[in-house]
Amino acid sequence: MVNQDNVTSTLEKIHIAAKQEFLDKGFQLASLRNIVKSAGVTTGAFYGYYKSKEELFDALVGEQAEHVLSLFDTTLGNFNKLSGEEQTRKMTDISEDAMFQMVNYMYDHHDEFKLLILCAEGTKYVDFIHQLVLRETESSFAYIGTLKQMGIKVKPINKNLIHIVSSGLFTGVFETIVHDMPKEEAKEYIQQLQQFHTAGWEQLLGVKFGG
Amino acid sequence: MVNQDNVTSTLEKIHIAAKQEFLDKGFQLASLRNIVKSAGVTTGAFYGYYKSKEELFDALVGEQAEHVLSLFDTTLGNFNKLSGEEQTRKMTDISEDAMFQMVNYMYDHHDEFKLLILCAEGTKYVDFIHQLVLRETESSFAYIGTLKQMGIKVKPINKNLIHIVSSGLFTGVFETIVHDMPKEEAKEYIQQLQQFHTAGWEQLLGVKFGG
Amino acid sequence: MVNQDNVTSTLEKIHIAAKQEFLDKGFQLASLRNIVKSAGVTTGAFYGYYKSKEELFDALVGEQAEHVLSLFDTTLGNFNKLSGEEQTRKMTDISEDAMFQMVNYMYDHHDEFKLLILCAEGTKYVDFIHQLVLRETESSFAYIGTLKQMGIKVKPINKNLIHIVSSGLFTGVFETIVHDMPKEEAKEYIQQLQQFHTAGWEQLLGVKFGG
Amino acid sequence: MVNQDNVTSTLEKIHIAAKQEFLDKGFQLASLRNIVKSAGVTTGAFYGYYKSKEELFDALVGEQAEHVLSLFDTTLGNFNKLSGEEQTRKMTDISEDAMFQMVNYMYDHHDEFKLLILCAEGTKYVDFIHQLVLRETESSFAYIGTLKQMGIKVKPINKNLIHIVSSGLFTGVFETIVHDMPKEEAKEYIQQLQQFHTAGWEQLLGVKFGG
DNA sequence: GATGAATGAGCCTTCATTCAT
DNA sequence: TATGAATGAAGGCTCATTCAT
Repeated sequence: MVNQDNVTSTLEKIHIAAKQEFLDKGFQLASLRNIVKSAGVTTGAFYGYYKSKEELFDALVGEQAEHVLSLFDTTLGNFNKLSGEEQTRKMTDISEDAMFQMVNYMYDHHDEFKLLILCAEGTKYVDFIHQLVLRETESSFAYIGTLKQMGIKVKPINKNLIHIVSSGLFTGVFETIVHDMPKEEAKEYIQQLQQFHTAGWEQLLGVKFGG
Repeated sequence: MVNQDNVTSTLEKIHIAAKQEFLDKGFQLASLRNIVKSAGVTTGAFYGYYKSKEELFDALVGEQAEHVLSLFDTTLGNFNKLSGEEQTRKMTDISEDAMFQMVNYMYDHHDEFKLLILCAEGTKYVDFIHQLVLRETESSFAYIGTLKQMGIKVKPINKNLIHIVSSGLFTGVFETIVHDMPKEEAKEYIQQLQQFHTAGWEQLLGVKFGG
Repeated sequence: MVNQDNVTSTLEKIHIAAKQEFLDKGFQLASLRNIVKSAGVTTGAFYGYYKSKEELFDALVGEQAEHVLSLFDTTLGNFNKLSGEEQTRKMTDISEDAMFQMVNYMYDHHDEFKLLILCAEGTKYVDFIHQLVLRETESSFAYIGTLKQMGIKVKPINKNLIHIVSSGLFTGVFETIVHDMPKEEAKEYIQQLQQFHTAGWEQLLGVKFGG
Repeated sequence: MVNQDNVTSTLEKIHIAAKQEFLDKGFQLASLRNIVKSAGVTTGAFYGYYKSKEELFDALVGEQAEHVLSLFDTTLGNFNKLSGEEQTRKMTDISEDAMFQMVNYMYDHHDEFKLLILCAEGTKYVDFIHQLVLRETESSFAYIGTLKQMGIKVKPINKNLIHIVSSGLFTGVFETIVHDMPKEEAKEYIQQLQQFHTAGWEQLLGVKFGG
């Protein structure tokens, strides 16, 4: 039978109700009983689909988290394959492009990212932002090493500082989701945030990018 | 009776045990029964001092949160009293000084700030960082207005962007606490982070500070 | 269609999986869902064959339980048809023969008897051993009456004692199954256990059998 | 305040209700909710006394199980300290005395032993009887070794057979509890059961005890 | 025969808080 | 101040069984 408009499957009903409950109370305080009640479904029905509350949360956000993480992995992987010269030349473009892709994807899965960023305490996704930060930190650190090898004079910089700055970047980016900023607005701001960061890095490293 | 070395008051014992439990499990998952048990105290005794688990958390971190918030309020209040010229001239110094004071205070109350930043889900302090960000945002926004009134050409900038950037700044600053960075290291990094931000702002606004 | 080697019928799959689950967890803790899952079959399919978990257990062990019980009924029935003299003369042989048959049968259905003896809590078979004991008790009691009627001087003996002794006998016999003793070893031990019991009875009754 | 007749403490009420529930349904099927409901008490109250259903069962029977096991340990320990001659001379008396003590104790804690023997599936006490059997088996085996060392000709006997016979003995003894046999009757039967076993052993070993 | 989603009562346990002493 | 037994709602989860397809 075709799934018509007036038909909502048990699983869909669970997903809708769960999303709401998790957004309202966060993972830990969300009540499975509430979820199934809102969904108009029984507990038994729920456990036919998922083994636990955690698995349900996972089903709601896992794919999206994975997507973004691997988007960064891919981008950074490709970046690392470039020569030092190419890296320096394309750096801004590449990083803006990756961020652009992420933001588009994020806004196509707005609720899921709100869950990831605000409601994941108690799940394995608590440190989602931190995982992005780690990737960014590693990559930036490596790039600075490359600059040095290329003979470019760079002020010494510590991994901890990169970490701190990267945390700031990503937290800032995700503010657009947290505060329900409209997509186009968000994209503009994030681009500006990146310019902001580029300027910051130039100042910190004492170099000029993209020139 | 004087509180001697080998004597620990009921309240102190509760505080010590509570701090540990909150740090370990976060506010929501912390168990009051565990706390009083670790403290070697009874639930009844506890409720002689506090009306609820939330009030206990409040007692542990409220003063510190308040202190930092009002530190910013005072700083910003004083800043707003200055003339536009003075603001521009002293801005960097004032903001670095405020941050310096905050970091010093934070490291004197390291555990409390860890509680505020990492363990406050479920309390009114969840948005502690956000409250700082709001203050910073308002102040920065006002300052830009002042610049314009002074006839200084400033690229148009939106409050939302300021918010995003400020979120990044404070999250970055508190990373030092989250990752147990030693105090002196932290101060150095935060100073660099501020330079980073100053450069970013100059780029965003198209002006040069402190020159 | 002929049931070929590479085909296992739904029912067989259920039986195999059920046997394992019951042996592992006992009847009460066994999970029907686990059974059908291990069997690669659905609950619906299961309920096409059996009305309940209990009925399934029954299907696994019922025939075997029945077989042993009727083996004893037949043996005892035949024994009771004999004259007192014949009873006394053949008693040892008959009882050893019955036990011999039972042990052979038991070892041909080893798992089933393990289920009956160790995993039947919660089913009507909990008292399987007890039912054997009751038969043995009744029969022994009748035989002693016969001896008296034959004018043989027998120390007075109470049905309760017979019950106690018989319980010991059967529990001992089934230890061979419980502890996975190899068949031939078991037969030897059970024979010795019977000699042990014969000696015990002679002492208790003050008579000498088979002499 | 003195605990008067019309006053029953929460703990007592729990114990009484629990005993009944465990006897009715066995440990696994016993429902804690039923227990506290029968006791007229709340679940919370229960968990103030015990950490789990298992701990409750333990509280009801643990001491009694321990008592009987250590009674046997003590008896066997003392027996092993005797010379071979003394062992042979006193064996019957000692073993009858230990059994006598056990039976007395058992009947002073009738319900508890019923729990231990019939209702302990799912607890660490499932193998209570088996533990007694192991002790008896070890001791008997050692004694037979002693006999050989003393130069007494003993038919070879295997530990497995001793185990089987001992299982029979203890199961028989506990039948008195299982079937609510009156105490004095039980003592008499058990004494006869022991004579029965003595005769059995003499036959099996080809020796004469106590002569 | 077989499917497998759904039922809904039931499980053991933990929680913050109260209150008579 | 302090005790600590008691509350009772709520938690996540499992169960044997049913039934429309």
